[in-house]
Amino acid sequence: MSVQKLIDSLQKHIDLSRQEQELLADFLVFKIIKKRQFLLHEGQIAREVAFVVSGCLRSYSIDQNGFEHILQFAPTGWWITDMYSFISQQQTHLTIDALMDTEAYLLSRENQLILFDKIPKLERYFRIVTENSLVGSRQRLIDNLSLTASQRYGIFCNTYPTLIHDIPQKLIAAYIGVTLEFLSKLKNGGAKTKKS
Amino acid sequence: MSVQKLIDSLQKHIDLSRQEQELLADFLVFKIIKKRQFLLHEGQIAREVAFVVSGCLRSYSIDQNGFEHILQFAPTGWWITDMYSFISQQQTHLTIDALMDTEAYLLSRENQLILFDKIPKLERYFRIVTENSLVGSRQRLIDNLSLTASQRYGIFCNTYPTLIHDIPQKLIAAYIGVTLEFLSKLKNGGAKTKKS
DNA sequence: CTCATTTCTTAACCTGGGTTATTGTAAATG
DNA sequence: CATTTACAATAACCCAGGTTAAGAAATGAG
Repeated sequence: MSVQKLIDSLQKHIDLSRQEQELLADFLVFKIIKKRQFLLHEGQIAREVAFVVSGCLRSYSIDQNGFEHILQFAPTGWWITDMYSFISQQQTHLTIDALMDTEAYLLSRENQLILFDKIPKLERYFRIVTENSLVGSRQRLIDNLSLTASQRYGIFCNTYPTLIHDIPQKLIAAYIGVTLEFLSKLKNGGAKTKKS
Repeated sequence: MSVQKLIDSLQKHIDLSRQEQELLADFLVFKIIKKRQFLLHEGQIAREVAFVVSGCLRSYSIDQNGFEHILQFAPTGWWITDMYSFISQQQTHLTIDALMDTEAYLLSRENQLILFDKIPKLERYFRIVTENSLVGSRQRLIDNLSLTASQRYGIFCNTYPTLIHDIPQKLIAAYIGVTLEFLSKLKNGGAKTKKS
Protein backbone atom coordinates (compact mmCIF):
# COMPACT_ATOMS: atom_id res chain seq x y z
CA MET A 1 0.00 0.00 0.00
CA SER A 2 1.45 3.36 -1.04
CA VAL A 3 0.17 5.11 2.09
CA GLN A 4 3.19 3.45 3.66
CA LYS A 5 5.45 6.17 2.24
CA LEU A 6 3.55 8.76 4.20
CA ILE A 7 3.68 6.66 7.38
CA ASP A 8 7.43 6.30 6.91
CA SER A 9 7.77 10.06 6.75
CA LEU A 10 5.77 10.43 9.95
CA GLN A 11 7.77 7.79 11.81
CA LYS A 12 10.94 9.82 11.33
CA HIS A 13 9.58 12.36 13.78
CA ILE A 14 6.80 10.72 15.81
CA ASP A 15 5.61 7.29 16.86
CA LEU A 16 2.10 6.28 15.78
CA SER A 17 0.21 3.21 16.97
CA ARG A 18 -1.53 0.89 14.51
CA GLN A 19 -4.91 2.44 15.38
CA GLU A 20 -3.62 5.96 14.95
CA GLN A 21 -2.21 5.09 11.56
CA GLU A 22 -5.56 3.70 10.48
CA LEU A 23 -7.42 6.71 11.82
CA LEU A 24 -5.13 8.97 9.86
CA ALA A 25 -5.54 6.89 6.70
CA ASP A 26 -9.33 7.35 6.96
CA PHE A 27 -8.88 11.09 6.59
CA LEU A 28 -6.68 10.94 3.52
CA VAL A 29 -7.82 10.97 -0.10
CA PHE A 30 -5.66 9.33 -2.73
CA LYS A 31 -5.40 11.23 -5.99
CA ILE A 32 -3.64 10.87 -9.31
CA ILE A 33 -2.68 14.11 -11.04
CA LYS A 34 -1.64 13.55 -14.63
CA LYS A 35 1.13 15.55 -16.27
CA ARG A 36 0.09 19.20 -16.83
CA GLN A 37 -3.08 18.80 -14.75
CA PHE A 38 -3.81 21.32 -12.01
CA LEU A 39 -4.22 20.57 -8.34
CA LEU A 40 -4.85 24.22 -7.47
CA HIS A 41 -5.66 27.19 -9.67
CA GLU A 42 -5.38 30.92 -8.97
CA GLY A 43 -8.62 32.17 -7.42
CA GLN A 44 -9.54 28.83 -5.83
CA ILE A 45 -9.14 27.99 -2.16
CA ALA A 46 -6.44 25.55 -1.08
CA ARG A 47 -8.63 23.18 0.91
CA GLU A 48 -5.95 20.48 1.06
CA VAL A 49 -2.28 19.89 1.57
CA ALA A 50 -0.77 17.17 -0.66
CA PHE A 51 1.85 14.54 0.15
CA VAL A 52 3.58 13.32 -3.02
CA VAL A 53 4.04 9.55 -3.26
CA SER A 54 5.45 9.45 -6.78
CA GLY A 55 6.01 11.97 -9.57
CA CYS A 56 6.44 15.69 -8.94
CA LEU A 57 4.29 18.76 -8.32
CA ARG A 58 5.25 22.42 -8.36
CA SER A 59 3.74 25.63 -6.95
CA TYR A 60 4.21 28.94 -8.70
CA SER A 61 2.84 32.44 -9.02
CA ILE A 62 2.30 34.39 -12.21
CA ASP A 63 3.28 38.06 -12.16
CA GLN A 64 1.76 41.09 -13.93
CA ASN A 65 3.82 40.40 -17.05
CA GLY A 66 2.78 36.77 -17.24
CA PHE A 67 6.06 35.34 -15.98
CA GLU A 68 5.98 32.26 -13.76
CA HIS A 69 7.98 32.18 -10.53
CA ILE A 70 8.33 28.75 -8.98
CA LEU A 71 8.13 28.65 -5.20
CA GLN A 72 8.56 24.95 -4.64
CA PHE A 73 9.05 21.61 -6.32
CA ALA A 74 7.57 18.60 -4.54
CA PRO A 75 9.05 15.26 -5.58
CA THR A 76 8.37 12.02 -3.67
CA GLY A 77 8.12 12.52 0.09
CA TRP A 78 7.39 16.25 0.04
CA TRP A 79 4.30 18.14 1.20
CA ILE A 80 2.91 20.96 -0.91
CA THR A 81 0.07 23.49 -0.75
CA ASP A 82 -0.40 27.25 -0.71
CA MET A 83 0.07 27.78 3.01
CA TYR A 84 -1.54 31.22 2.88
CA SER A 85 -4.76 29.96 1.37
CA PHE A 86 -4.66 26.71 3.34
CA ILE A 87 -4.59 28.36 6.77
CA SER A 88 -6.81 31.35 5.96
CA GLN A 89 -9.14 29.64 3.49
CA GLN A 90 -8.93 32.77 1.34
CA GLN A 91 -8.42 32.73 -2.42
CA THR A 92 -4.98 31.63 -3.53
CA HIS A 93 -2.64 33.57 -5.81
CA LEU A 94 -0.66 30.42 -6.58
CA THR A 95 -1.04 27.59 -9.02
CA ILE A 96 -0.05 23.97 -8.37
CA ASP A 97 0.32 21.53 -11.24
CA ALA A 98 2.04 18.26 -12.11
CA LEU A 99 5.35 18.06 -13.99
CA MET A 100 4.72 14.38 -14.66
CA ASP A 101 2.07 11.84 -13.72
CA THR A 102 1.89 12.05 -9.95
CA GLU A 103 0.32 10.11 -7.09
CA ALA A 104 -0.49 12.00 -3.90
CA TYR A 105 -2.46 11.83 -0.68
CA LEU A 106 -4.61 14.86 0.12
CA LEU A 107 -5.45 16.00 3.63
CA SER A 108 -8.01 18.78 3.99
CA ARG A 109 -7.41 21.60 6.48
CA GLU A 110 -10.68 20.65 8.12
CA ASN A 111 -9.57 17.06 8.67
CA GLN A 112 -6.10 18.16 9.67
CA LEU A 113 -7.48 20.27 12.51
CA ILE A 114 -9.70 17.40 13.64
CA LEU A 115 -6.70 15.08 13.63
CA PHE A 116 -4.65 17.59 15.65
CA ASP A 117 -7.22 17.18 18.44
CA LYS A 118 -7.50 13.41 18.15
CA ILE A 119 -3.77 12.74 17.74
CA PRO A 120 -1.65 15.52 19.25
CA LYS A 121 1.48 13.82 17.92
CA LEU A 122 0.31 14.73 14.43
CA GLU A 123 0.28 18.39 15.38
CA ARG A 124 3.85 17.87 16.49
CA TYR A 125 4.74 16.30 13.14
CA PHE A 126 3.31 19.22 11.18
CA ARG A 127 4.90 21.70 13.57
CA ILE A 128 8.27 20.13 12.72
CA VAL A 129 7.58 19.96 8.98
CA THR A 130 6.55 23.62 9.01
CA GLU A 131 9.67 24.63 10.96
CA ASN A 132 11.79 22.90 8.33
CA SER A 133 9.91 24.57 5.48
CA LEU A 134 10.49 27.93 7.11
CA VAL A 135 14.21 27.25 7.32
CA GLY A 136 14.26 26.38 3.64
CA SER A 137 12.27 29.39 2.61
CA ARG A 138 14.40 31.81 4.64
CA GLN A 139 17.59 30.30 3.25
CA ARG A 140 16.32 30.73 -0.28
CA LEU A 141 15.55 34.37 0.44
CA ILE A 142 19.11 34.92 1.63
CA ASP A 143 20.45 33.13 -1.45
CA ASN A 144 18.38 35.35 -3.72
CA LEU A 145 19.61 38.47 -1.96
CA SER A 146 23.30 37.53 -1.75
CA LEU A 147 24.25 35.22 -4.61
CA THR A 148 24.68 35.52 -8.37
CA ALA A 149 22.49 33.56 -10.79
CA SER A 150 25.35 31.17 -11.41
CA GLN A 151 25.75 30.38 -7.72
CA ARG A 152 22.01 29.87 -7.35
CA TYR A 153 22.10 27.43 -10.24
CA GLY A 154 24.76 25.44 -8.42
CA ILE A 155 22.62 25.32 -5.29
CA PHE A 156 19.63 24.17 -7.31
CA CYS A 157 21.65 21.27 -8.68
CA ASN A 158 22.58 20.20 -5.15
CA THR A 159 19.09 20.65 -3.76
CA TYR A 160 17.20 18.78 -6.49
CA PRO A 161 19.81 16.45 -8.06
CA THR A 162 17.11 14.08 -9.32
CA LEU A 163 15.20 16.83 -11.10
CA ILE A 164 17.96 18.38 -13.21
CA HIS A 165 17.74 15.87 -16.03
CA ASP A 166 13.99 15.26 -15.75
CA ILE A 167 12.53 18.74 -16.11
CA PRO A 168 12.78 21.45 -18.77
CA GLN A 169 15.42 24.15 -18.33
CA LYS A 170 12.77 26.85 -18.38
CA LEU A 171 11.47 25.55 -15.04
CA ILE A 172 14.92 25.70 -13.51
CA ALA A 173 15.21 29.29 -14.74
CA ALA A 174 11.79 30.13 -13.25
CA TYR A 175 12.99 28.71 -9.93
CA ILE A 176 16.37 30.39 -9.63
CA GLY A 177 14.95 33.68 -10.85
CA VAL A 178 16.41 34.33 -14.30
CA THR A 179 15.19 34.09 -17.88
CA LEU A 180 15.63 30.92 -19.88
CA GLU A 181 17.94 32.85 -22.23
CA PHE A 182 20.24 33.92 -19.46
CA LEU A 183 20.40 30.44 -17.95
CA SER A 184 21.39 29.15 -21.37
CA LYS A 185 24.11 31.80 -21.56
CA LEU A 186 25.34 30.78 -18.10
CA LYS A 187 25.69 27.12 -18.95
CA ASN A 188 27.14 27.47 -22.44
CA GLY A 189 28.68 30.79 -23.43
CA GLY A 190 29.37 31.19 -19.71
CA ALA A 191 33.17 31.44 -20.07
CA LYS A 192 33.24 35.11 -18.96
CA THR A 193 35.99 35.80 -21.57
CA LYS A 194 37.42 38.89 -19.95
CA LYS A 195 40.46 40.08 -21.89
CA SER A 196 43.52 39.81 -19.63
CA MET B 1 4.08 43.01 34.53
CA SER B 2 5.38 43.08 30.95
CA VAL B 3 5.01 39.32 30.52
CA GLN B 4 1.39 40.24 29.97
CA LYS B 5 2.16 41.26 26.38
CA LEU B 6 3.30 37.74 25.66
CA ILE B 7 0.24 36.24 27.33
CA ASP B 8 -1.97 38.52 25.22
CA SER B 9 -0.30 37.21 22.08
CA LEU B 10 -0.92 33.63 23.19
CA GLN B 11 -4.55 34.25 24.01
CA LYS B 12 -5.25 35.25 20.45
CA HIS B 13 -4.77 31.64 19.42
CA ILE B 14 -5.10 29.45 22.52
CA ASP B 15 -6.63 29.52 25.99
CA LEU B 16 -4.28 29.14 28.95
CA SER B 17 -5.31 28.63 32.58
CA ARG B 18 -3.75 30.68 35.37
CA GLN B 19 -1.51 27.77 36.33
CA GLU B 20 -0.38 27.22 32.77
CA GLN B 21 0.49 30.90 32.43
CA GLU B 22 2.58 30.73 35.56
CA LEU B 23 4.30 27.56 34.47
CA LEU B 24 5.19 29.20 31.18
CA ALA B 25 6.46 32.32 32.94
CA ASP B 26 8.84 30.15 34.97
CA PHE B 27 10.55 29.06 31.77
CA LEU B 28 11.07 32.54 30.39
CA VAL B 29 14.06 34.78 30.94
CA PHE B 30 13.63 38.53 30.74
CA LYS B 31 16.42 40.37 29.00
CA ILE B 32 17.27 43.93 28.01
CA ILE B 33 19.28 44.33 24.83
CA LYS B 34 20.66 47.84 24.44
CA LYS B 35 20.92 49.58 21.09
CA ARG B 36 23.59 47.98 18.88
CA GLN B 37 24.06 45.05 21.28
CA PHE B 38 23.98 41.51 19.91
CA LEU B 39 21.56 38.80 20.89
CA LEU B 40 23.11 36.28 18.50
CA HIS B 41 26.39 36.35 16.61
CA GLU B 42 27.54 34.36 13.57
CA GLY B 43 29.14 31.12 14.72
CA GLN B 44 27.16 30.85 17.94
CA ILE B 45 24.18 28.56 18.49
CA ALA B 46 20.68 30.02 18.73
CA ARG B 47 19.68 28.45 22.02
CA GLU B 48 16.66 30.73 22.44
CA VAL B 49 13.80 32.32 20.60
CA ALA B 50 13.00 35.91 21.67
CA PHE B 51 9.63 37.63 22.09
CA VAL B 52 9.98 41.41 21.82
CA VAL B 53 8.08 43.40 24.44
CA SER B 54 9.40 46.84 23.48
CA GLY B 55 12.00 48.20 21.07
CA CYS B 56 13.06 46.34 17.94
CA LEU B 57 15.44 43.55 16.94
CA ARG B 58 16.58 42.47 13.49
CA SER B 59 18.13 39.32 12.01
CA TYR B 60 20.50 39.50 9.07
CA SER B 61 23.20 37.63 7.21
CA ILE B 62 26.46 39.04 5.92
CA ASP B 63 27.55 37.92 2.45
CA GLN B 64 31.03 37.30 1.00
CA ASN B 65 31.39 40.98 0.12
CA GLY B 66 30.45 42.15 3.59
CA PHE B 67 26.96 43.32 2.67
CA GLU B 68 24.17 42.85 5.18
CA HIS B 69 20.85 41.33 4.12
CA ILE B 70 18.04 41.74 6.61
CA LEU B 71 15.73 38.77 6.98
CA GLN B 72 13.38 40.09 9.59
CA PHE B 73 12.56 43.04 11.80
CA ALA B 74 10.95 42.22 15.15
CA PRO B 75 9.13 45.15 16.76
CA THR B 76 6.83 44.72 19.78
CA GLY B 77 4.85 41.48 19.70
CA TRP B 78 7.08 39.58 17.25
CA TRP B 79 9.13 36.42 17.78
CA ILE B 80 12.66 36.22 16.38
CA THR B 81 15.50 33.70 16.23
CA ASP B 82 17.53 31.85 13.61
CA MET B 83 15.14 28.97 13.05
CA TYR B 84 17.82 26.87 11.40
CA SER B 85 20.18 27.05 14.34
CA PHE B 86 17.35 26.95 16.88
CA ILE B 87 15.92 23.62 15.70
CA SER B 88 19.20 21.95 14.74
CA GLN B 89 21.38 23.49 17.46
CA GLN B 90 24.08 23.92 14.81
CA GLN B 91 26.12 27.11 14.35
CA THR B 92 24.19 30.05 12.99
CA HIS B 93 25.08 32.09 9.92
CA LEU B 94 22.88 34.94 11.09
CA THR B 95 23.31 37.85 13.43
CA ILE B 96 20.60 39.35 15.62
CA ASP B 97 21.03 42.77 17.18
CA ALA B 98 18.98 45.64 18.58
CA LEU B 99 18.03 48.74 16.58
CA MET B 100 17.13 50.52 19.81
CA ASP B 101 16.99 49.61 23.48
CA THR B 102 14.82 46.51 23.58
CA GLU B 103 13.06 44.37 26.19
CA ALA B 104 12.44 40.73 25.37
CA TYR B 105 11.54 37.38 26.86
CA LEU B 106 13.77 34.49 25.90
CA LEU B 107 12.62 30.88 25.69
CA SER B 108 15.28 28.22 25.17
CA ARG B 109 14.65 25.39 22.71
CA GLU B 110 15.19 22.98 25.58
CA ASN B 111 12.48 24.59 27.67
CA GLN B 112 10.22 25.00 24.67
CA LEU B 113 10.27 21.25 24.02
CA ILE B 114 9.57 20.54 27.70
CA LEU B 115 6.64 22.94 27.59
CA PHE B 116 5.28 21.29 24.44
CA ASP B 117 4.91 18.08 26.49
CA LYS B 118 3.49 19.77 29.57
CA ILE B 119 1.13 22.14 27.73
CA PRO B 120 0.18 20.78 24.29
CA LYS B 121 -1.71 24.00 23.58
CA LEU B 122 1.64 25.78 23.47
CA GLU B 123 2.78 23.47 20.71
CA ARG B 124 -0.37 24.52 18.87
CA TYR B 125 0.46 28.18 19.40
CA PHE B 126 3.95 27.79 17.96
CA ARG B 127 2.61 25.64 15.12
CA ILE B 128 0.35 28.55 14.19
CA VAL B 129 3.06 31.19 14.60
CA THR B 130 5.39 29.14 12.41
CA GLU B 131 2.72 28.65 9.75
CA ASN B 132 2.26 32.43 9.64
CA SER B 133 5.99 33.03 9.42
CA LEU B 134 6.18 30.62 6.52
CA VAL B 135 3.43 32.49 4.71
CA GLY B 136 5.33 35.75 5.19
CA SER B 137 8.63 34.32 4.07
CA ARG B 138 7.15 32.73 0.93
CA GLN B 139 5.36 35.96 0.04
CA ARG B 140 8.57 37.90 0.37
CA LEU B 141 10.30 35.44 -1.93
CA ILE B 142 7.60 35.98 -4.55
CA ASP B 143 7.89 39.74 -4.14
CA ASN B 144 11.64 39.59 -4.64
CA LEU B 145 11.23 37.49 -7.76
CA SER B 146 8.37 39.47 -9.34
CA LEU B 147 8.51 43.09 -8.25
CA THR B 148 10.75 46.09 -8.90
CA ALA B 149 12.70 47.75 -6.10
CA SER B 150 10.19 50.59 -6.07
CA GLN B 151 7.25 48.24 -5.57
CA ARG B 152 9.09 46.42 -2.81
CA TYR B 153 9.70 49.73 -1.08
CA GLY B 154 5.96 50.40 -1.16
CA ILE B 155 5.28 47.02 0.41
CA PHE B 156 7.85 47.66 3.10
CA CYS B 157 6.08 50.89 4.04
CA ASN B 158 2.81 49.01 4.42
CA THR B 159 4.31 46.12 6.34
CA TYR B 160 6.29 48.14 8.87
CA PRO B 161 4.56 51.55 8.97
CA THR B 162 5.91 52.25 12.46
CA LEU B 163 9.51 51.63 11.46
CA ILE B 164 9.82 53.90 8.42
CA HIS B 165 10.58 57.03 10.39
CA ASP B 166 12.43 55.35 13.24
CA ILE B 167 15.20 53.46 11.47
CA PRO B 168 17.98 54.51 9.10
CA GLN B 169 17.35 54.28 5.36
CA LYS B 170 20.29 51.93 4.95
CA LEU B 171 18.39 49.28 6.89
CA ILE B 172 15.35 49.63 4.67
CA ALA B 173 17.64 49.23 1.66
CA ALA B 174 19.21 46.11 3.20
CA TYR B 175 15.73 44.69 3.68
CA ILE B 176 14.24 45.33 0.26
CA GLY B 177 17.44 44.23 -1.45
CA VAL B 178 19.00 47.35 -2.98
CA THR B 179 21.88 49.66 -2.12
CA LEU B 180 21.33 52.77 -0.04
CA GLU B 181 22.31 54.87 -3.07
CA PHE B 182 19.66 53.33 -5.26
CA LEU B 183 16.96 53.68 -2.61
CA SER B 184 17.88 57.34 -2.39
CA LYS B 185 17.56 57.63 -6.17
CA LEU B 186 14.15 55.92 -6.02
CA LYS B 187 12.70 58.27 -3.44
CA ASN B 188 14.12 61.53 -4.75
CA GLY B 189 15.33 61.62 -8.34
CA GLY B 190 12.86 58.79 -8.87
CA ALA B 191 10.58 60.65 -11.29
CA LYS B 192 11.44 58.27 -14.16
CA THR B 193 11.06 61.26 -16.57
CA LYS B 194 9.89 59.25 -19.55
CA LYS B 195 9.11 61.60 -22.43
CA SER B 196 5.41 61.24 -23.26
C1' DC C 1 6.19 9.10 -40.41
C1' DT C 2 4.79 13.88 -40.36
C1' DC C 3 3.37 18.27 -38.91
C1' DA C 4 2.81 21.08 -34.86
C1' DT C 5 4.14 22.35 -30.51
C1' DT C 6 7.31 22.96 -27.05
C1' DT C 7 12.00 23.57 -25.71
C1' DC C 8 16.75 25.34 -26.33
C1' DT C 9 20.53 28.19 -28.22
C1' DT C 10 22.73 32.29 -29.95
C1' DA C 11 23.38 37.01 -30.61
C1' DA C 12 22.73 42.14 -30.71
C1' DC C 13 21.16 45.55 -27.98
C1' DC C 14 19.01 47.64 -23.62
C1' DT C 15 18.12 48.87 -18.59
C1' DG C 16 17.55 48.45 -13.55
C1' DG C 17 20.26 48.73 -10.28
C1' DG C 18 25.42 48.62 -8.58
C1' DT C 19 30.03 51.08 -7.86
C1' DT C 20 32.82 54.64 -6.66
C1' DA C 21 33.49 59.07 -5.19
C1' DT C 22 32.35 63.56 -3.25
C1' DT C 23 30.05 66.53 -0.35
C1' DG C 24 26.75 67.58 3.23
C1' DT C 25 24.47 66.62 7.60
C1' DA C 26 22.91 64.54 11.74
C1' DA C 27 24.07 62.35 16.22
C1' DA C 28 26.80 60.37 19.49
C1' DT C 29 30.73 60.87 22.62
C1' DG C 30 34.38 63.15 25.20
C1' DC D 1 30.54 72.49 22.10
C1' DA D 2 33.89 70.25 19.42
C1' DT D 3 35.09 66.40 17.10
C1' DT D 4 34.58 61.95 15.71
C1' DT D 5 31.41 58.71 13.63
C1' DA D 6 27.26 57.37 11.27
C1' DC D 7 23.88 58.62 7.79
C1' DA D 8 22.08 60.55 3.43
C1' DA D 9 22.09 62.78 -1.34
C1' DT D 10 23.83 63.26 -5.88
C1' DA D 11 26.21 62.16 -10.04
C1' DA D 12 29.14 59.75 -13.61
C1' DC D 13 30.12 55.50 -15.15
C1' DC D 14 29.52 50.27 -15.24
C1' DC D 15 27.62 45.45 -15.54
C1' DA D 16 24.60 41.38 -14.61
C1' DG D 17 20.90 40.03 -16.42
C1' DG D 18 16.62 41.22 -19.45
C1' DT D 19 14.54 41.82 -24.19
C1' DT D 20 13.77 40.79 -28.75
C1' DA D 21 14.24 38.01 -32.54
C1' DA D 22 15.16 34.12 -35.27
C1' DG D 23 16.58 29.46 -35.97
C1' DA D 24 17.56 24.63 -34.49
C1' DA D 25 16.31 20.50 -31.84
C1' DA D 26 13.52 17.74 -29.45
C1' DT D 27 9.00 15.89 -28.29
C1' DG D 28 4.50 14.27 -29.17
C1' DA D 29 -0.16 13.53 -31.10
C1' DG D 30 -2.59 11.62 -34.97
